[in-house]
Amino acid sequence: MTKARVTVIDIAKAAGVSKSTVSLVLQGSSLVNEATRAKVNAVMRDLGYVYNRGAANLRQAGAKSRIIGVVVNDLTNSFFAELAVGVDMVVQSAGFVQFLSNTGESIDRQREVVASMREHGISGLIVSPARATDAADFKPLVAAGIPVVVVVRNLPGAKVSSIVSDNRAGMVSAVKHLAGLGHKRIAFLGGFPDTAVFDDRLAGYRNGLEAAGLDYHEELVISSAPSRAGGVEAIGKAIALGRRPTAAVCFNDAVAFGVCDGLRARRLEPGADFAVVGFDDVIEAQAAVPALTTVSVDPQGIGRRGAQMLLKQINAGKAEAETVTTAVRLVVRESCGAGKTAPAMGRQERKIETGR
Amino acid sequence: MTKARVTVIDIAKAAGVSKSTVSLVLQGSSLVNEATRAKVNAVMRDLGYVYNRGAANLRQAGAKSRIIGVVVNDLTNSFFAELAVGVDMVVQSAGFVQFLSNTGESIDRQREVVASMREHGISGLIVSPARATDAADFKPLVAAGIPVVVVVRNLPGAKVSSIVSDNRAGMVSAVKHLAGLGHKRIAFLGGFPDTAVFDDRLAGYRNGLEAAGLDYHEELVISSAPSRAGGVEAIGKAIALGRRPTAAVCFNDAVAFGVCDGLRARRLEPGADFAVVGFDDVIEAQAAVPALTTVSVDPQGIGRRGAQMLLKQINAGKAEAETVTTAVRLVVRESCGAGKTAPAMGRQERKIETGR
DNA sequence: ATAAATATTTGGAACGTTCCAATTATGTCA
DNA sequence: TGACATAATTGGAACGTTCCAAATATTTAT
Repeated sequence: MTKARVTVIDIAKAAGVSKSTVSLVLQGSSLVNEATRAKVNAVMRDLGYVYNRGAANLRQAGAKSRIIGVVVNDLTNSFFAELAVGVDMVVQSAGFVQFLSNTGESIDRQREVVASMREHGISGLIVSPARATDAADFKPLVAAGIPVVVVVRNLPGAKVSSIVSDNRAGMVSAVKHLAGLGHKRIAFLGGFPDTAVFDDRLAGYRNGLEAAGLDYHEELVISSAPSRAGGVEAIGKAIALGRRPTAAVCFNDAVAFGVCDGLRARRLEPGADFAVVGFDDVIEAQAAVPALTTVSVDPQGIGRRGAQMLLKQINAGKAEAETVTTAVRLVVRESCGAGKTAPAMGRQERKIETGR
Repeated sequence: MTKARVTVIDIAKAAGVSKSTVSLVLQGSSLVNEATRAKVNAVMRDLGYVYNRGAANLRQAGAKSRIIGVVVNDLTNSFFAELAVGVDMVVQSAGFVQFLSNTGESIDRQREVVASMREHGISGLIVSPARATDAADFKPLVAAGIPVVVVVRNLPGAKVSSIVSDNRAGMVSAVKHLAGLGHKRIAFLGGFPDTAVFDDRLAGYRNGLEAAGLDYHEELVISSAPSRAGGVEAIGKAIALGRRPTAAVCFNDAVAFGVCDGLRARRLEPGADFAVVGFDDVIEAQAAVPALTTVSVDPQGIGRRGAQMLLKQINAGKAEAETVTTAVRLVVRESCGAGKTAPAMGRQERKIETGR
């Protein structure tokens, strides 16, 4: 087990050139003679040289660490896992490396990991902020010239780029679809009212009602935790209503699954007795029974898009804050009562699952 | 937008001490006077100082980067996402940061990301190797004193620590359970025969048959890609057999889902007409219909365990290669025909899903 | 053959930190 | 008070790289 690190000086010595030349070779400079380059490369291979990015980075003083930080609030949720995969794809092929951390919705943890990433000299950050993140939290980063892209949830007031899905349009299409199926009383279930995403989706719900010529009834909006348990709770309240709804759009798929659970607990079959549509199209949505009608948002695409945006800013050297909202589409399956999927083989996989 | 970085020298100047003192404060040394420490800290806060780990790391020459690399072969698979979460948990609370990369089963990508991580000076690596990874691939790392822990898949011949689930025992219990249900012809479906994991699981299958007093029939072992599609293919072959099996243990959950698909395509209801059990207990397993009976391996636990192991080695400074196999347990649900779950509310969530 | 141009190589100095040995301040004991 | 121990501080040197200005080698044109 060799103890000493191999440095450019060792290489230089062994190849009979100066360290500067070795450095030039490292950077692929065209200044160096072809023969020298070959020899240096050979020696590097022989001695098992590994480049020390830390040292290089120190000298260059610029933000050329080639590390980009990714912070998500729940990696366990396949939505975010996919997002991370999307980011990794473009980041990797651009020769960057990704720092990935999970906050589990904890603001403190988020602060910690962001600080840590900063110490490590990330050249950019992609973050899906934890709930109730202060918009000012990322101020120091951008002030230091480190581009930040906020994804999935937007951060009103923060002067950073962001990329969110078109929550409003998604809800509009969901509501219109239900209305088209003949539903007159459509509830909006789940989600915490204090978030920007909630506001957007609720606005979409109202727009959708309007477009379908239906009235908005305040009692049909029932918020809850954006989780499966929250869904159970919300549908419970909805059913207890005097004039109960016959359909619901849900804040997200987790809520929708909970709503299905709650319906079954009351001997109602989702799809047949009550129409439910979700939002996100998480991976489980198509495999569930009944398969969930939901608004597909392509998290991997968001990840890719966000990463591209970030890289662009890194390369440009200046962080021009831009906001993009990505298209979204309703995928009709069974839970809204409209799907007529064949019982077997009919469902096709969106992507190949690789086992392990 | 301030251009210049704040360094310890700036702090020193502003606080009226020397850079050495500032450094001492940074390291929490007890040598420095309480008053001085307070002042320095105050100044650091005022000037918005951020520690430059790169520089520190350079000086210390040791592997104290506090970065640990994590490489998985399919982040999209919730199994690995959970694993990463487990790793992140312990790594984060130990004050480390995780580099996460996805190889998508590509050996080249794996080589690339590992090289890149090494350049960045990771202090340790946790890897779930891509298929057909050469055991020698990690030799240089351990030679350089960088501990490596291989998870999920083992790498025979590599002198690194590894942690895999008890594949054999898992299969034994699955087979015994099916035999206890009265099945006499139990197939083993899916998986590529050239992997160590396959061998282990197959061995468990044989042991299980033996323990149940059943004969082993070669034609009942049908390999295929370890994916949903592979499962469809395998069950097709199984059903075409002269004396067809009445139950199957599958290489993993993805295969099991495929087997269910294939059964339905032939108007057979999984659980009722044919018993199927999976392996892994991926997150979708309990939500599927029928809920999948499977062998639970707790990927998050493996992640945590692996991270602990790695940290131990990092701290010890020496990489004592150890191998641990983690316990596994059969969770009986509906797909084996034994489950009698109440139709509603009966299924309980293993964990709370947080929406977004 | 020589000047001018071009191609290639090269020693420092710097980046921001930590470590070491050495220095200065403070306290204690006789 | 002096001598000594102890507490606190400090100025370089080093880590492995890149950059710069300058030096040397090679061509080309005359």
